[in-house]
Amino acid sequence: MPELAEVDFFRRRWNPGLGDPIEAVAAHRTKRVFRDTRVRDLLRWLPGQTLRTSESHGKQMVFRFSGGSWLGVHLGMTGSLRVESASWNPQPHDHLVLRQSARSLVFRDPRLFGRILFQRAGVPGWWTDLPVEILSADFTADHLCGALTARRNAVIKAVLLDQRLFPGVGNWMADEILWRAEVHPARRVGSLAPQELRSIWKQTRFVARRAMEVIAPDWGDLPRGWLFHHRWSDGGACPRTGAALVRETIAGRTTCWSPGRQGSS
DNA sequence: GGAGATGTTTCAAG
DNA sequence: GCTTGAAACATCTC
Repeated sequence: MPELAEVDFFRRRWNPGLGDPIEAVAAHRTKRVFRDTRVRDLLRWLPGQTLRTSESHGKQMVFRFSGGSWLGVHLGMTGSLRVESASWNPQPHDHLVLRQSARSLVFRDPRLFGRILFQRAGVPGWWTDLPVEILSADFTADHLCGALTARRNAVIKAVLLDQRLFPGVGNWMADEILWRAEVHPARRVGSLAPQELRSIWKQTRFVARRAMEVIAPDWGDLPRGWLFHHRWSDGGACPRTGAALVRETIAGRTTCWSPGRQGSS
């Protein structure tokens, strides 16, 4: 489910817990979300530490604690974060619950594609080794074009889903960007004109910025004119041209585009 | 019951 | 070496 702005929305949901100590931790320790984690360390070291800060970077989140610990959360396809009462009885998919005196911070993930990371002290490699964020000043058109030269034979839709190049972009954002840039999703990167590359860069920034403004604070509704509202089911019409939208698998993912507007591959 | 799903990783094949 | 495609992960919804 979650892409850039949805991830940040879920990060903020644990905000009520900032400044309060963790009193206990409950984990479904055999679940796949802990495949890269020593659950024993997490259970041993987190209690007693105060939740200090949280940040998101693309689809990755990190929560930092007073004792120097780092908790990483990736939501995968179906992960979510929420707050429940202090006495919350974890449901079958609530794989990690951080208990505070006034509430429980809950991580849920039915499909288990998500991932929990934990490091007791010191900046973890998974948090330092991160690509340039889309909304940072360093994500310039030149930066993007430079990164794309190594991928000139790849299909643009696949490249937009590459988290090293477009951190936070997922399936709906990729389709939204290409629809706005008027580029067919199956185009090879090397076939794109400089102005098309620039348009993809510009629309990437636009979609990311607007999504962060609308979705991250309270899961608000994007404007009706966005492809987002029309791409999910068969029979949708392009909000700009009125033509029937096409849905097809490209780069292994369901892809929606507006024929005519987005040319051909 | 079957298909498909807003993700990532891995492996085989071209 | 690069790219693609499929499979795997596990569950829910349409």
